[in-house]
Amino acid sequence: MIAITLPDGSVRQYDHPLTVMDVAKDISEGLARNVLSAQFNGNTVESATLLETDGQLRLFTWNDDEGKTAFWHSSAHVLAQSILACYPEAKLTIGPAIENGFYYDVDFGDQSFSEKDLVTLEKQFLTFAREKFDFKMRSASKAEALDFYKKENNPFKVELIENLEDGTITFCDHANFTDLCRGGHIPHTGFIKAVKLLNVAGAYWRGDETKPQLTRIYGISFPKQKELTAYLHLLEEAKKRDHRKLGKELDLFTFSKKVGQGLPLWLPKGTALRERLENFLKEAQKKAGYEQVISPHIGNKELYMTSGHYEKYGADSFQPIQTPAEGEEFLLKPMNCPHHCEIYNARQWSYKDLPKRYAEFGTVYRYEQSGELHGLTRVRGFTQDDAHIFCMPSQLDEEFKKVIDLVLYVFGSLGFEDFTAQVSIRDPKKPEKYIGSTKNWELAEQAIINAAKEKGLNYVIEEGEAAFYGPKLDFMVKDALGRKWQLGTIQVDYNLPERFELSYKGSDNELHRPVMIHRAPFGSLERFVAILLEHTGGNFPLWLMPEQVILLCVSEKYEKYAEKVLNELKNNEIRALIDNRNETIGKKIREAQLNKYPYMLIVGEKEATEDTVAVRSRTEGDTGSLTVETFIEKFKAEVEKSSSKFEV
RNA sequence: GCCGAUGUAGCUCAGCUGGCUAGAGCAGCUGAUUUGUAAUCAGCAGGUCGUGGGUUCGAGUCCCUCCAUCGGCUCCA
Repeated sequence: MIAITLPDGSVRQYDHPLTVMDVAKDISEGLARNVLSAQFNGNTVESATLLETDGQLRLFTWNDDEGKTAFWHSSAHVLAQSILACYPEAKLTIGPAIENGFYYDVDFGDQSFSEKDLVTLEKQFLTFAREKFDFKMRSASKAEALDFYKKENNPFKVELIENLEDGTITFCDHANFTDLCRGGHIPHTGFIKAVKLLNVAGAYWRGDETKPQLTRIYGISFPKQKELTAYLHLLEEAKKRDHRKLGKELDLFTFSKKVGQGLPLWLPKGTALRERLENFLKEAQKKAGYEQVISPHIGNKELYMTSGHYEKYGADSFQPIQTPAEGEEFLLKPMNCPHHCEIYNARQWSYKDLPKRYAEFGTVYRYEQSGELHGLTRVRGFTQDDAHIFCMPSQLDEEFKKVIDLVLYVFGSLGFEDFTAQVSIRDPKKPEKYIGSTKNWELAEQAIINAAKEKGLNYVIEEGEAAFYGPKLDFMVKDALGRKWQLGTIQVDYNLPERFELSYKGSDNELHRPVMIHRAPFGSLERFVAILLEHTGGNFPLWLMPEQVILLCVSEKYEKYAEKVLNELKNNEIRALIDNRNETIGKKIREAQLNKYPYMLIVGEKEATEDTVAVRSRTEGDTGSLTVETFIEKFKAEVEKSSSKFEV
């Protein structure tokens, strides 16, 4: 007798060994049709695996991440099969399932492979998939495996196998295709009803720049055509929301070849938006006890030698600039912290003065490889909403909570509701990797975890992810399309206070070392605006809109009245403008709509005589007429609602 | 930096296998129209076809250089 325990705790008894699929069928035919992969006693198994002992069985369908992984992993096999069918000379390397789909890295040798060739591959893929080939695992000895790939003249697979232990090596066969594989497949290829090979890219063997570059083919597959269509639609939506496209359409920012790549130029509307964000944060920070400081855009090389940044990043940075006469060397500021340390050092401090919280919208310059630049999210010059808190170790707990409050307030005011946090702590096995005393680390890690817990954050703890100088807390937000972005970060630092010999006089009349917290709720203004653009599709919260209201004159005759209304709006701190061009009202509405003005106020004969405005909201269309006064009241109430107030 | 792709008017794009003064829509300018909830009409102007070189009787179109942009570059059998 064997007993199979299911995740709900129920146990099924069988008097003979049977396959995973048999158990699924025994549970229900429907489940058997949908089961993609399984785990038995925590190990990944195939649907054809024979169960011979008691154990825990988990069955996965498309609704489970494990099911999707098996689906895409299996798809990678079919892709590899298709590649070999079309390009017999190609050498396969690895092809894993990824978060959205799968890829396969291939060495095409002297042959070139471009996006145009994907169509052929895709057709071949579907032909194979429809054959419903079973995936069959088998073991092989190391010698056999090496022999197989040496005959195939595939040095990549040989390298992989050489790193594997004899006895653990398995292959997966389907049709006449064989691949080195550790397992985890769907029952047969027929489950794959739809596939899209998305793009081709270069990727280094094992991600190492010094190793040969391979061709990576990305794809995604689904059990239903409809799901593929929906996914492609999502990609289209993402394209429409691309911040680079919106930034251009909404006149927010631009780039110039002459200024240099990766150096954004902020246009007036973008600048207004950015300033609004800065002021918003400045105000909240002021309430939270921060003090604004300003530091220059360059700093003496000595400064970065002291901070250690020169040693670590010097070679990969913009190279020093020199003074003409003295030959002194200055670096473009790559981060603000060293400057802030020197600001702290400008005088002596008592424990009674701490914490000191220095904030600066500090523009920094970092050399990024040309191929890594991307719109506003990866640039060479950007402004951090930086601040450094210098405090006593005993104050960490309190300070951390305060920073979290601030970050949550920022997210809330900007419409990011879905986010998680990651606490990065030491790798307990490698204490030598970190600087600072064990006692302080424990204190800091505990402070972060406590704060996260107390603030009700949805967080995960990652061991070994901490920086060498301190533990940290990162926030990940999910945008309107379900994409994840890393935003705000809070880091504890024991290193810089040491290097800059920061101190304060304690109640014991001794000098002590303060702890430093780096934090940036936005990360950088550039990146944040990019994410906000993609999240909102350019429809920013009302309070943030560079222009909130546009007055549309039915004809030029009503310009005077429009100006009167404009004045009243401005007196009430509503950002508005007039469109009094000699165009039809239909056209003006269309353009205002495309430019995403939240409110259009149409003024003509009727409004001018009655002292009203015809209100058209971008989202709701024509909402009827209101007196100017009522509109202003309603508008203000809405702005109020869209920006929660920060409570200390 | 590397692999691949792209680069035509301010914007979005057409221009097949090289062949007359390089096209369109939108935007711009001028004029007519004075307009009621997503594009009024007409005319005009606008491009050394990313850059530099080459092949050719002839290049936006083919080849090379450089520049910029886009998709990627440790989610490891």
